[in-house]
Amino acid sequence: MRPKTLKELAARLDLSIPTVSRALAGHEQIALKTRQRVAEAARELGYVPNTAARTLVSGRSGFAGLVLPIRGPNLVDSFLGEFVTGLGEGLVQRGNDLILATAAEDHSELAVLRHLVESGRADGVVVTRIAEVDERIAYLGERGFPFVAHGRLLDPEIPYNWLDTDGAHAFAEAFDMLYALGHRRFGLVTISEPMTFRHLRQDGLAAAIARRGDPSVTLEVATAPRFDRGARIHAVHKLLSQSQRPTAIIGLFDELALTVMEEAARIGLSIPRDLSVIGFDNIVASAYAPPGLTTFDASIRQCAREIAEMLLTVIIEKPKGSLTRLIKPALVARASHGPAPRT
Amino acid sequence: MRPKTLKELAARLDLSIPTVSRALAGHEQIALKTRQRVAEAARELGYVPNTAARTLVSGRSGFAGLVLPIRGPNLVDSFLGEFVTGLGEGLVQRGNDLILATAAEDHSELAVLRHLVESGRADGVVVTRIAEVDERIAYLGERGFPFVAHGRLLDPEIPYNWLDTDGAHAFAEAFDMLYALGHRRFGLVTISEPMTFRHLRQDGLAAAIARRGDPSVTLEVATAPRFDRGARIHAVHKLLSQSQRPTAIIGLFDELALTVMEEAARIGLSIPRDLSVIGFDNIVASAYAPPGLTTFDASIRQCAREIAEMLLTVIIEKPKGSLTRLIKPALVARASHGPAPRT
DNA sequence: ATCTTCTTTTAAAACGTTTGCAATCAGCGT
DNA sequence: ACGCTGATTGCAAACGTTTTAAAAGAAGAT
Repeated sequence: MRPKTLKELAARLDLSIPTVSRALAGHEQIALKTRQRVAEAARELGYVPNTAARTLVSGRSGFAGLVLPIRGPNLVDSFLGEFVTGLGEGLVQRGNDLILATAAEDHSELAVLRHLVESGRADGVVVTRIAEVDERIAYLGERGFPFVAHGRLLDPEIPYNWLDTDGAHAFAEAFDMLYALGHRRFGLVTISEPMTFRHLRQDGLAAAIARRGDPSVTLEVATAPRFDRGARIHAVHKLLSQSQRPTAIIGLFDELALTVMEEAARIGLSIPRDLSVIGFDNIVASAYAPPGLTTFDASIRQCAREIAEMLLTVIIEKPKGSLTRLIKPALVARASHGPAPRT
Repeated sequence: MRPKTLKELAARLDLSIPTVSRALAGHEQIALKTRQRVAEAARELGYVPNTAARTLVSGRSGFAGLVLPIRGPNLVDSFLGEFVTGLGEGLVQRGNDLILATAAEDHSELAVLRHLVESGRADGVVVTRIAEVDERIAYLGERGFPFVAHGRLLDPEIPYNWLDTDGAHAFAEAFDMLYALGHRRFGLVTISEPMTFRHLRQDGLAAAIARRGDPSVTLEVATAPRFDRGARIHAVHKLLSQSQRPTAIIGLFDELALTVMEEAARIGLSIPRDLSVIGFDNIVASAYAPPGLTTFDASIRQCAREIAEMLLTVIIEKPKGSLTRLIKPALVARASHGPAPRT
């Protein structure tokens, strides 16, 4: 019979409960050979400590929480899928598990987050898709609850733990590359939702243009709601169908760039001959969409792993300052960009 | 100061701990006005019971687990995304939460499942994508651990709790409809992975053909690995490029049907004029892919919700027999099917 | 007033673990 | 043989809740 409790295991070993407990925890004060004897017995008999009891006394549940930000019809997009996977991997590596909470119809994302925090089910949480005015960060900060954010607020003065990909840098790099290829008329397809990353990336692009100081460079911005496919196509179409259309279009993220490629194909433009397109994220579909989207690899899964590690650090070590980490995304040059067409 | 424990709350109310505990649980034996008084104080002061302590004494953690079946590059596909969302919704409705466990490189899915079960972190688990020989079901059954499966084993004699969509019925319906439209040469695109649903659906199709008893009906089956896009396209291409190609192709699920549509478009076939295509699942992309894929709605999210409810029933009521539920998927007639072309 | 009955509240044990502190034991010097 | 030291081990309390069983209190009957 497999021992369900420390008591049973101790009885079998003819030791007291505290001794066995300490032996399993590897305390030096327990004789080495006792430790070995206990460890072996535990392994052999398949003893597994009771999580609830351990949580009760230690105050740590061994769980990290993530609230699924549900918006639009495609509930978990490819970004979130990779993100969740990476988080899980990073956590499990250090003996922690992931609670996934979903917002139901009658509970806002903040309400779900509150539940997660206040029920004590999680030791810390991860928030993603940072909004311009983000009530989750405000709430968590105020409460002093351990968390790590994927993404930055616009105000760099507010202290909190975050990891972000340097979209500004990538968009500047995209511009410089396209400029070098002769492009002067640029387009940017962005979203209307108040997420901070749209500003960071767009500002990076604008800064690069300003740095260049070439007055012949133009930038036209098309905006559409993130999850309204119709509106997205419409916005892209408008951008493409004008007489003086851009010769290079940058999508705020891959899905938008892919829409540009689809729409361009539909109206008979050849990529990259007539139009260069660049995205951001390097989602799986980008490799397959003909002719292959040039984009920046945000290595979402790897970032999520690091976020998991950061969170565990925050939970365990409670560092004074803020942990921050800015990842440089790498250019993935595929076939959707090329020299500007002759006028 | 918000009371963190029952003791503090009881002290403030000048009541004993058990009274407050029972009052919050709504026991009849506590005077109604006491119950109200306690409830109000708890709400006002923001008291939240400690989950660990409750788990310790009740033996229930309030968690259900799901092991992410990771395969292929697109880690969480649209099916899983919807599934997870539905599960979360169904659970949270009754005060439970979802643990999402991911298999790391060095841990098989079964190992992760074991961890989940044996650590006592979950009261029950959900397994999906049932394999022909499914070690997870064997393990859980043998251990007597509460679980509900999404999908069936091939042997209907093995007792366990499941919910499934009636793929056999749907595929028969698809055949009957296409037959009525004049189609006689059929194709089926399927996968090589040993999942049970491929048999259930294919057998349903074969049974419908047999029932019809028309010797002029032919069925050609193309098989490719689930996650090898190249092989998939190759298999589809082979099916389409022969002289006597099928006039109607059924995809084992939408993604395969979409591949058929893409490939057909690529080699210049017009859908539905030259070729009818039908899928299964009704994933979001199916509505957008031109000209709109005719498919069966498996209402994954709704199913996942029901699975959550079934699991809670199994956990709480421990029913003797097996809970089973077979959902009839509804035909979603879009524009990818039509009359058979004239020979 | 006393006994009974019913309602309402409380005391105490239990869940399985960790941890501060005390107890035991062996070995050693004297 | 005695006390001392240092290495091991065990006792008891604690974590916050639920639950069994019993106590206290109130109301009604005699």
